[in-house]
Formats: sequence, structure tokens, C-alpha cells
Amino acid sequence: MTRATIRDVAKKAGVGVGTVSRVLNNNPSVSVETRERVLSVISELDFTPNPIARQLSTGRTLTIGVILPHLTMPSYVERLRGVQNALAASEYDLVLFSVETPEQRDAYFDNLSRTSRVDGVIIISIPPNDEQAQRFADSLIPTVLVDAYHSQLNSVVTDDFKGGRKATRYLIELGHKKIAFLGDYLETPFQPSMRYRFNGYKQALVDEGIPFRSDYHVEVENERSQSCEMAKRLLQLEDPPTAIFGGCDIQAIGIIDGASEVGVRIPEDLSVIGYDGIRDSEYLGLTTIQQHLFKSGVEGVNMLLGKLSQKSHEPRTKFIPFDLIQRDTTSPPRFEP
Amino acid sequence: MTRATIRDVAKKAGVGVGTVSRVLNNNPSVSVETRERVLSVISELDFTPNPIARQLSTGRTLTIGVILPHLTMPSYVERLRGVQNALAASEYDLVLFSVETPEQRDAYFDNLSRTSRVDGVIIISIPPNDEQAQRFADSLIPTVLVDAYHSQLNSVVTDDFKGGRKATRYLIELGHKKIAFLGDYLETPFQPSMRYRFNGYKQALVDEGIPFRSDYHVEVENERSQSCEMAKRLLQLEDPPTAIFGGCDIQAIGIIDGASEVGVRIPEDLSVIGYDGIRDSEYLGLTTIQQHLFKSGVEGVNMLLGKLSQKSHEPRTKFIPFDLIQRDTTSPPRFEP
DNA sequence: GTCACACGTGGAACCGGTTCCAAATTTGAA
DNA sequence: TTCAAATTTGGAACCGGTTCCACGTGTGAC
Repeated sequence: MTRATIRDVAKKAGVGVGTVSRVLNNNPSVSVETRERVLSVISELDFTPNPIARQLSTGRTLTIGVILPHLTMPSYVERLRGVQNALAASEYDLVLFSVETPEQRDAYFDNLSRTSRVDGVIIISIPPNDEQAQRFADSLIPTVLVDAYHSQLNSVVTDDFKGGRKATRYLIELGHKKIAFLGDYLETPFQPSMRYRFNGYKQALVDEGIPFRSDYHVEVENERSQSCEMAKRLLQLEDPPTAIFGGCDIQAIGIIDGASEVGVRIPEDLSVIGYDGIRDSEYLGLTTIQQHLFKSGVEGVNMLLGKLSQKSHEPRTKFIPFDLIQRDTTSPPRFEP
Repeated sequence: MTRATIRDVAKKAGVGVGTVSRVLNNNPSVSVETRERVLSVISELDFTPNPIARQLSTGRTLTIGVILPHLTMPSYVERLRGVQNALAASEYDLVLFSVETPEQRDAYFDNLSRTSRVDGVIIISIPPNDEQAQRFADSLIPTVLVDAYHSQLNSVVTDDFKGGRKATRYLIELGHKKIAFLGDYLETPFQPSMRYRFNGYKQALVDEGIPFRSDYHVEVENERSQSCEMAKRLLQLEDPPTAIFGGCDIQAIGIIDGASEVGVRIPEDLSVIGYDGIRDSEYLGLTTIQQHLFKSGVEGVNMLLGKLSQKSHEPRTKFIPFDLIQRDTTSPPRFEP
């Protein structure tokens, strides 16, 4: 049994297709009796309008494409949750594109900026290059970057440099001087935000006249067990740090693991601060820079929906403030003779 | 500047629209020279076919809808990752529907089974009721349940009853007799799998002639801190259990937290076993029932793609085997006088 | 009585592809 | 040379909605 179309409804109700369409779209210029007759035929035939046909004639897909890095990291998932949540309240569907490799990223960017399969795009934590950004800007498809920045495009960001500086300053203010940084590899085709955090860290040291020590800088995968291993190595240096800044919460949690494995007490012997404010950080009592991941997703959607409705084309940037959340993993260093 | 259409291409290349369409679809019955002429015009005009128009005329949306509970739990995310991964390798896009409330669930079910906005549906961890299942079965839209079961529909499941029994038996074999179960609330409009695990737990007790004690059964939210609190309460009973079966890994992790807070050593004083096999379980050395979450998503997609290509309509059920992974949180109980 | 205007309605044209039929051309066998 | 079959091609019809123009009818002002 094939599905009823608007013409079937029109014929059965003895009206024109235009009238049926008007009823479907709540167009007020239909008399009450006609509307009721049409509605009763609609329910009689169990008619549902075909969204594809509607999309073709209106030119809108009612779909937002979301591009983000693989779903393995809680911070991406948390941002996605925000996007999903905000989108669910709108009339738009969410099409998910998860990026595993640079090639895949380029393919998705290319595809979404050329074809009209989506009405708008949200890109989470993947900065486009100049050419890609330009193509999105030139296309008629509004685009918002979340946790990424490009001058040609709209974006929702936090200031990772300031965040990194603030975390480090906080440790310095507690009295620490031997502060290590354990974060992602700084050279990456994806997100440069770790670099900004690291730069903020270095700046804070410079501001306070503390020399940067390269043996206090460790690069690892964004992953708990590796962070644990490398943290242990840091703690076994001849002159170990009294505080470690974990580039993200996952890494900070790895540091805590490592400390406990080598018998270093937190916060008595070692202060640890993280970055992100994922769920587990709250639970574990981790001091961290809370960057409101969920909210960033919501704000990204809001910005996009704004662009979609009013078609203003100047790129905007929205900063989401971060907060330093003091919890149980930081304290002044022990006095050392 | 408006986008080029197939007619623009046809006119400029001096051919008919049918020919252009044939070139686009690699139809072999186009002469080499014509094909080349058309291709050069296509790249000259930077023409990209409109997917919506194609969808309307072919009747395929090249889109798979994925319905799943809110993205807060790692096990759902892990299954979604599997689905995403398998779908990325296909020609289908993934449209995400995240369910927060029973009303939303019903709305999505209704919507996706009536309209032809997707070619297929994957439902993760949300069992449809009979009416809903019937509607999916009657609709022409192939549907696969992952981690849920209904006789009318295809599904990819693990046997949670057996899993619960196996976990409990394992504890019994280690010598435990006082085994508690800490899991989700058993009455829920969503997934009943926790109930099956619990039933498996009870069955294993019965099999071994160990009476079920209701004070050893605790219901909590699927969440770490609450599990921690309730675990502490269990451990402070007059006659505390020597082993606790956590209904899911998150809960098991909460139990570990609780034990450490009240100074109960694991595994010396208390054995803990989880369920799911999420990433963190490996990292934390948690003994658990590994149910291959990622793989379940992949298998769900494979089953769906199979249905889409060959249109066989009998519902199938695929069992994903589970494995008991022995790690560091279980051991025989201490001898008690 | 005439005109202007609002209201409700029908239906052709359109969105941009695919598909299929018919026709033109080429090929090859008799 | 003739005719049938194969190859290539053009383009109308179609997918199922929306939109807009035109038309009939009714209302009220003058």
C-alpha cells in the first residue's frame, strides 16, 4: 500500500491541492468548513506530508550538520550534548559527522559547504583552514565554529590563553614555583587550543619571573593511562614539580592516578589542576578551569539559529567565560628547606 | 549568484538533461566524448547535484535515523560510536534523535515510523511498546533495535539475564556468599536490561541455594556519586556483603569510591564486579562483564544495511556474546570465623 | 446600479533531480 | 543494398510538496 499524497487528499475532499497545502501550513485564508473537511480526509487517509518534497519546494532542509572529532573524548560529547539539546527544541534535525582523520575532515568540509544538504553547520573543535573557511563564508550556508576560531566565520570560544594563564597564576599564588605542564601534543592538525593553554602557562611563568623548564613540559595523547605514566616520570625527576597543570581534565585525572601509584599525596605533596570541567572533575573533587562545555554547544546553536532567521552576515565571536573551580586537589606547597 | 542546475549544464554542453544525469550516475551508455564534454561543463560551472531533488525522485533519503537515550551515559555513547563508525563507511548519513523523556520517545517513534524522512532506523537501548513496534514493522522502513528486543523487529542484544547470572556465579565460585546487587531502579519506562541482570543475579543465588536478601539490593540512579553513597550504606550494615555486583560499570566505580571512603580495601575486604566494559573499566582494573558496546553498534548497522539491500522482512535477532573480564577488583573473601 | 475590494479557492508552474520511451544514428549480417 | 539490432541521445513525465496568479463570489460605499 503506497502512501497518500496531497493530490489524493485534494481529490477525496473535493478541493484543490493549494487548499490542502494551505491547511497543512495553517494558512488563515481557508474557511473553517473547508479546513475541517480537509483535516478529516487527512486523518482518514492517514496522510503525512513528505518532508523531502517540502524541502525541495521550499529550499530548506530543516537540517543542521554537526561536524566534530571522534566521540571518544568527554569534552566533545558534552559540547555535542549542548548542541543536541538546543536543536531538539528547534525545528531542525541534527546530522552527525564525526571526523577521524584529516582527510575525512576535508571531505566533510568540502561536501557540506558545496551541497545544499543542510541549512546550517556547526563545527566543534576543528578549525578550518583559510580556504575552507572562505568557502563556508561564500556559501549561503550559515556556519558557526564552537571551540574554534576563524576570522571569516562565527564562533563561540573561550580564551584558552587566559585560561591557561589563570590556572598557572593560581598555582603560583598558592606559592608554587615548580609547576609542570602535562598536555596534548602541541603540533596537531586539529585543535590548537592546547597550544594556547600552554602559551598561557608560559606567560604566567614569565610574568612572575619563573623560568620555563622544558623538563617540566610533557606531551601525551589525550588519554588517561598515558598521562598517568608520564606523570609518574615527572614525579620521579630529581627535582620534581610541586604542582602539575593538566591540559585537560582527563589528563589531570591521569596525573592523580600516577601520583597515587608512586605514593605522592594530593594535595599535600602535589597540587593538580585540570581544564574543561567535565562531569568526572566535579565528582573527583578536581580543581579545574570550568569552561562550560554544554553551554558552548547551546550558544553555538543559538548563534546559528539567529543567523538563519535574520540573515545578518557579519561574522561574530562570542566568548564564553571560564571559571576557576577550586576543589580538593590544590593547596599551598609544603615548606621545603 | 544562484546555484547551477542540471538544466544549465545540459544547455551549456548542448545535450539533454537525461544525458547529464547519466553522466552523474556513471551510466555506461554515454559515449566517451559526450561524457567528457559534460564533465568539463560540470567543473566549469562548479555544479553539484542537489541531494534533495535526487532524494525526491529516487525515493531514497540516504539517511538513517538513530534514536537513543540522552548522551550522558558512556555506554550509550560507546554504542553510538559503533553506529557512527559503521555508517560513515556507508553512503548513509546519521540523523541523531536523543530522548530525554517518555513523551519525546513516543514523538520520535511516531514521527520516524510515519514519515519517509529516513531510509532506516536504529534504536539504541529503548524498547518500543507493541503498538510502536507494530508501526515500525508495518512501515516500509527497516528498523533495528540495539540493546533492546521486540519480537516484531530486528535486534542486536546481549543476554543480560545470563550476564547477570554469570557475574554472580563467578563471585560465588570465588567463595562469596554475601553478595549485594547495586543497580538502576528496576521500574523504568526505558530499558529493562537492568531487570534481567538482577533476575540473573537472583537466579544464580537460587541455583546455589543462597537466599536472596532484600537488604542487599539497592536501587540508585545510574550515576557515580549516588552509587558511592549507597555503597557506603551497604558496607555499614551490621552484616555487610563481601561482594557487590554493580549493575553497570559507572555504578561499580561508585562502589569502589564508597569503599575507599569508608576504608574498605578492594579486593581484600570487598570484591566488586561491574557490567558493560566501558573504557574506564579497563583503566581502573575493574572486573566486569564486557558486552562489546562498540561492536553492538556496528552489528546493528550491518543488520540494517542488509535489510536495506535485500529487503528480507523476517525479523532477526543477533546475540552479541559477553565476556567476563577478570581484573583487580575481585578475589576470594577473607576467611571469617 | 456600479465599482472597488476582500476573501476563498483552484490549479498551473515550479523546485532539481531520475527514468523511460521514442527517435536518430551506427553497426553488422544477409 | 536492405533491414534488424545495438548504441546513444533528447526530453517529457514524474517524485510530492509550495506558491502565485487568476477567478468567482460577496460586501459595502457611493
